[in-house]
Amino acid sequence: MAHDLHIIYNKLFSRYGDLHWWPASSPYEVIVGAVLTQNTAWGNVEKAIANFGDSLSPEFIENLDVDSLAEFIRPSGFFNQKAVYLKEITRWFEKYGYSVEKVKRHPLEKIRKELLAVKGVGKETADSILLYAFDYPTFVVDAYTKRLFERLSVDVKLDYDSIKSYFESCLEPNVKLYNNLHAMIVINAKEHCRKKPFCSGCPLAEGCVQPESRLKLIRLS
DNA sequence: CGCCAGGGCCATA
DNA sequence: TATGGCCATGGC
Repeated sequence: MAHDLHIIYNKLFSRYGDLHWWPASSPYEVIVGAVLTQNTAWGNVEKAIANFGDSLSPEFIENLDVDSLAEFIRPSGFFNQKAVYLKEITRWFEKYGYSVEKVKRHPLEKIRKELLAVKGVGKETADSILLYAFDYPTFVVDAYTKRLFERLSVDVKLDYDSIKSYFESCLEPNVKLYNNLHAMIVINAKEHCRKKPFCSGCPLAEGCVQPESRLKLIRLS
């Protein structure tokens, strides 16, 4: 295979270093952001979250009707669906008294199954919440990760579970490690591995099979 | 202007 | 199980 995950990590780390990242100021805000960013630019999520001012809390959202909630989150797009989703995930959190510590008393797989049973929470959203809100060592696979692996020609099937398993079989189950690697992938995908690739200065350019050169390879075969 | 963004649900076959 | 339509705003 063209790239080994440890090599990818080292190249990214040399460039980006320790990011310890998710743009939110509380675990509940992570949960909200994870839902609002579904197929949505982060800038729009920020606008939506800013609409709450200082009053973003599970209690506040519980006490809003869905239509009012939808107005708060309008800038994030898909606001009618997402309003329902936020009510649902908040209802789930309520079972634990909105307590991060109470959630963390339970094993990863139990909480993951519960999250996946919530309407509006798929694998990526569940894993984002697990890793970034509750510090469970579970790897988050997003569109950036898939695109990066496709371009790097990593020898893995590009479905969610295959990529996730690949990461978790190569790396120690360490929260900071998963957090930082995912963060570096996101940054790199925004700066270089965009939909329209900007490969100049990309730390992963060496050995990367770019779309342009891939087309040439297909033509030759 | 059109394209795109850190998905997920649901109906259909 | 796998594909396609649908949801919607704001930046570029």
